[in-house]
Amino acid sequence: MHDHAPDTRPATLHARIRAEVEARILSGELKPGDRLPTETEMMARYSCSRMTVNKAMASLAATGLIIRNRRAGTSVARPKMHAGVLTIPDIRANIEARGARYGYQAVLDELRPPCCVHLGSEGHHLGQSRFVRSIHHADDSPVLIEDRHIFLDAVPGAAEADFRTEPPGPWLLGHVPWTEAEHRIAAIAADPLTARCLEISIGMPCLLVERRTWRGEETLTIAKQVFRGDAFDLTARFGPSS
Amino acid sequence: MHDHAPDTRPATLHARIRAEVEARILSGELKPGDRLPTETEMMARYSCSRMTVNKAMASLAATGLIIRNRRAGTSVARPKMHAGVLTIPDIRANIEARGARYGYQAVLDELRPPCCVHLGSEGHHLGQSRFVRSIHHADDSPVLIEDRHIFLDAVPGAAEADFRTEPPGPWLLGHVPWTEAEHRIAAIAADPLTARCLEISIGMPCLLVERRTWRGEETLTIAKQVFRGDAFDLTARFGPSS
DNA sequence: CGAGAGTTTTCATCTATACATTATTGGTCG
DNA sequence: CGACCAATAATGTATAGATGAAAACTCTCG
Repeated sequence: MHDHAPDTRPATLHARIRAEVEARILSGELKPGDRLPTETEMMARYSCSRMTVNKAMASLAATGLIIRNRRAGTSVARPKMHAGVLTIPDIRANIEARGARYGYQAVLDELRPPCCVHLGSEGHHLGQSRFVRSIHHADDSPVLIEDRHIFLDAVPGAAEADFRTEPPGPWLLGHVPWTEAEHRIAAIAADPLTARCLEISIGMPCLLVERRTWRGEETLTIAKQVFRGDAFDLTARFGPSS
Repeated sequence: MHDHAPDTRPATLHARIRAEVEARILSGELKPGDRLPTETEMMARYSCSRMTVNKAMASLAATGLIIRNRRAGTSVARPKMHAGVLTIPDIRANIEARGARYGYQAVLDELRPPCCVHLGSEGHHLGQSRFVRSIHHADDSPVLIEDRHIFLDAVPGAAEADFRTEPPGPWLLGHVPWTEAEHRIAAIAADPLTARCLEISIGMPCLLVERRTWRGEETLTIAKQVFRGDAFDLTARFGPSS
């Protein structure tokens, strides 16, 4: 795979323009706040139509690299926040990627009556839910304990799903589209119950991931996952988001 | 905030089309795998040109909501992975958002000779770096200890920066554009040094964030941040990325 | 000299069209 | 009956032109 001519790879014109401008920004040649040429100028520069330039610039603007204003021209955005694409892979894939055998066991599966949670100032009503507590193993040693609520109003199909062999996470991913999710990641000490399930001593550090998923206004599921701190970590890779 | 007329807000046509299709997918009306109308059909449906439809659909495809294939048509993507935009806010902002007073103190600032790290199979050379160890406080109680290497080859301006009052993180954000970053998040037990710095007991759970940032092939900085587990957590919000 | 109105520049969007690309489909021929 | 090939239908890319909107500039008038 020896790339003989590694220059300007993207086949399409707007992708090439985009890549070139992006490179000039990321290399530091164009600093934050700098104004870059008008569409008409670039149109001459690349000898193409304005629509093509526009497509490239719109794409850069969509990723937040540049700021476009009518009349005021286009300028390089100042790097604001550390933001990017985080991918949280499946636990199963993660375990198997490390060469271990994945095991899953549901230890509790019951219906929970409707309840209210208090989020900040306003109470939020949540309907009847199916509650599944499961333990995930890597090579017979427990790695993760997961408490999951699935709200049956929002996900009616979940009432019939069989979670004895298939974890609810993947099932939900495959069956239910979601629009928003929120994660809270924290380090906690293992409480007695957790310690017993994960076969560690009380007080050992664990990684807590609380995940809440919505579709529109409706809460689909809430999951609390507690990982053995010494057996798991999350990695997030950031890039200029394609 | 009673939205009186909540219909199709986006002003521009392609944004309206996009929003409409997106809504139909997210509401569950269109399920994963379903095929949606061809561009020509939608062009008649919205009585606009195909380019406009194309723009809307291309945008949806870019966010991964739909899959487009030539000849085979467009279909709703099956929700693959939990991926989205993660925002890691500034520590300072985070602390001040909770009403606490932010404090910063550099406890070590020295030059480190070039070194090699071993990443997987290949060794990677890293040039001379400036090493800054700092402690961040919330209301006079230490919350975070940060070990940061800044590689002077890649960031020459860092040699003269004054990190006694300004933390290196924000300084870097404001001065250096980056192209890629990788984070590793884990729960660890406080070692003796960490425990002493954070004024907690040895073994208490802490949240570890290792962050490595590149520009192109060049490593800009490596940061190891250890947060008091009981005083800090990360939150990530996911959405259909605009 | 200053404020406001008008003009110009520049980006934003939409339309219509043309051609390229590619996977499916179906037909033909061995 | 199966393998290959051509027609076809869908998306992908690019062009040119028209229209609109908003901000900055300029000019005039008080």
